[in-house]
Amino acid sequence: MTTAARPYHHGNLREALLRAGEQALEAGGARDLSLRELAREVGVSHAAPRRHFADKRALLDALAESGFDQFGARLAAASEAAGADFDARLRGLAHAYVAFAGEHPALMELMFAAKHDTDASPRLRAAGERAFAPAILAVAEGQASGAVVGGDPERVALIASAALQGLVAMTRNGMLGDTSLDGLLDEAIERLVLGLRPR
Amino acid sequence: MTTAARPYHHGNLREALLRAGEQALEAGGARDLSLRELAREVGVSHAAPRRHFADKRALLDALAESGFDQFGARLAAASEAAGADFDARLRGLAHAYVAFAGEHPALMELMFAAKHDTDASPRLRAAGERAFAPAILAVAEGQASGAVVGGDPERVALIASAALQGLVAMTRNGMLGDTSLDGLLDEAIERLVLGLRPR
DNA sequence: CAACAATGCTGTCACCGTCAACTCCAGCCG
DNA sequence: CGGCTGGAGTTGACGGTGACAGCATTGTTG
Repeated sequence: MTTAARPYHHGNLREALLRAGEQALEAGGARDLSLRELAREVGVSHAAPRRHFADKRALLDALAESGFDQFGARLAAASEAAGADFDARLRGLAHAYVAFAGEHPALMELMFAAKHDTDASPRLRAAGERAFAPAILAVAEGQASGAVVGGDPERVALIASAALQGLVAMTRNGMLGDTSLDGLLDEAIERLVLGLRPR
Repeated sequence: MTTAARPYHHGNLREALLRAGEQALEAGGARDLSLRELAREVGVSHAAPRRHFADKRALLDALAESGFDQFGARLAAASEAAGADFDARLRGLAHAYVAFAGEHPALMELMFAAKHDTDASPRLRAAGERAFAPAILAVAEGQASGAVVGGDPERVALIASAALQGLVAMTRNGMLGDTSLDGLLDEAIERLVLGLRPR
């Protein structure tokens, strides 16, 4: 924080920028995140970030990627903590999902709105797929134990995740009004469980 | 298109800007929509839009509102065309939902990512609620005929919509990879139908 | 016909992202 | 031990943007 006769070379600007970026994200959304302000906060000239991130989008992509990592870790922990029963595990995953979204709304928006247009940087996409691995695993195990309808586990998990993601999006954009997300979540989970059960 | 000795007063700049805005949205996303460029396209000075939209966000909000209107009309038409059977109606609504999203991805993103921070302009919120009215109505009728589980129709419709919205978001951000949305949609609808059926 | 409000225009400001050219420093090779 | 090289940070500039203030023009209304 205080200038300790800052050495000419910052040390690891990249990490510092990412951390500052996360903070700025929480504070003001991705829309008005400014590279120059980040540089200012870190105590470095306005063009320094360019050595580490070719582009503003490169910085945002890195943030999103790190977000997916944290997100995936949370999902994995929740899945593990929930035990072996499929319904309990689904509930745990769902709650972890929306909890994370509630804690880091702007990050989540960045992660999922990141329309990398056409190219869709493979790094970021891989991070996204990695994050959802616990959910896919849970579905696969649920299928093995006969608690879940068959089919490609990835597709089934994707459908379930999409339902939650939509709920989160609606929350964020105020479409819910005064409705509490918690109650809605429980109801959604119930519908989900019923929908996923084999007939 | 051609300058017909444009009169000093444009006529209805507001509408023209909105139309140009829609086009720009489709062409490049909301992120790099520029008021100045819109003004240029419409053939007006860079500060003229300010008379009709106090803010850039005001313009975007107006676009989102108009988007909700179109969206709602599509939903209503689909619901009506699908007849009285609830499952058919749900299917019709869902297909109309993702079809619209496919046609106007950037608009859809604007509509649902529009984080009007805290204030959440009431006009826009009302437009959103209006758009979802056909879905709520369908649920209510489904409940009346015993095809749908009970409870607040708005909540039930919200859950169903959220599932679709999530699917759309995932499509948009490339998380699906090569998976086709159509197949996934049918599967999602089936899960949805099962989840909504009364036990 | 005169005043007036609405609408558009010009000019300016601060800020931003990107780029090019320069400087500083650490570590390696001789 | 000294010079070289190349990565990391700096300064300065350019074009573009959103916002604002003040002026010009118009259509309307009394």
